[in-house]
Amino acid sequence: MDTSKNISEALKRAGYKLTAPRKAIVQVLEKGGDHLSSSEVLTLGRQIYPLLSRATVYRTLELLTTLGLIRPILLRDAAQRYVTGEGGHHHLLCRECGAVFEFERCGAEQLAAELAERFDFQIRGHLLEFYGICRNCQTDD
Amino acid sequence: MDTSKNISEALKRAGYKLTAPRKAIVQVLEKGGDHLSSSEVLTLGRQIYPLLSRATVYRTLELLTTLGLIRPILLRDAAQRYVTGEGGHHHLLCRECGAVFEFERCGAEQLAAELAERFDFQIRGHLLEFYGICRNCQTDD
DNA sequence: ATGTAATTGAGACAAATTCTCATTTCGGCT
DNA sequence: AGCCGAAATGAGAATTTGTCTCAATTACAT
Ligand SMILES: [Zn+2]
Ligand SMILES: [Zn+2]
Ligand SMILES: [Zn+2]
Ligand SMILES: [Zn+2]
Repeated sequence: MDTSKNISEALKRAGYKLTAPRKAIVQVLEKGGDHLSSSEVLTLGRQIYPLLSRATVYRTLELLTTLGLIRPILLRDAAQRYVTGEGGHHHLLCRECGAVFEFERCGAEQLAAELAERFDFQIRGHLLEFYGICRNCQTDD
Repeated sequence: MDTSKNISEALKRAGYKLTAPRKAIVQVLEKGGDHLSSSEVLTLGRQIYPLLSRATVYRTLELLTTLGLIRPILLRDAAQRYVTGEGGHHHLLCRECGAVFEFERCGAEQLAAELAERFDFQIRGHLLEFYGICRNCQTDD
């Protein structure tokens, strides 16, 4: 598991420069929690490093994604959002109101192992999302 | 399971008009396969119904999503993409090259039932994506 | 055939993302 | 400590994606 503070180190380990803009972005991702959009990262990042440019945010988020240090997820709005960490991430997503519920265990380990062998694929993380109707939206049709 | 041709019927059954633009869009989704983006649906749809407007594509994709006849997924690029069907959808996604592999079985039924009860949530479908490095990208680092 | 509410197209608008390029910065190497 | 080259950045233009408005059209029940 690559948690929290390891993002910066993983960046350096992979041979990328540890610049001030990148540090700010990483710090935002670490403290800011999950489900941040690009523009939220930009806004929060500028509180740390005011010069921070939008292009740099996009470039860095893409880099971190390619390195597997963060992962894009799909919520209700148009913006791409990201979560940190390498393990699994799990949602219940209401298709009516967009509410998001999280759960922890999903038991995909065995399936992951099977698929890794079958496709010769190194699995680093996963996203499991269930779609449907939440408690509230079931009543007020 | 709501497969192929049933999309039109499900639309009618739900009380929506079966218009020419909608027919074109449904036809594109049925024949065009999965992972189509909004703009791809627009381009392909205009080959069937040239007047087709972008707004109508967005409106129809949203409608079909709300009805659970299609579902948005997240691939490598910025655009929202859609798949058809109600059940589960399963990917292996290479974080290097963006390659997508599909698999069929995932055994999430039991988990779905547990979550449905625990959260009082009506589950209609799910997306399971594994992220990692595909066979090709393991070699040419 | 008629009436009516649902649907549409067109384009303005807004938001999200990508691109370009001149300038700056990191980090290895004296 | 200072130099260098490659990597990274900022600024803003350009593009792409998604939303909204409204007058005109259309499906469908009657
Ligand atoms: Zn989450
Ligand atoms: Zn499944
Ligand atoms: Zn797929
Ligand atoms: Zn690959």
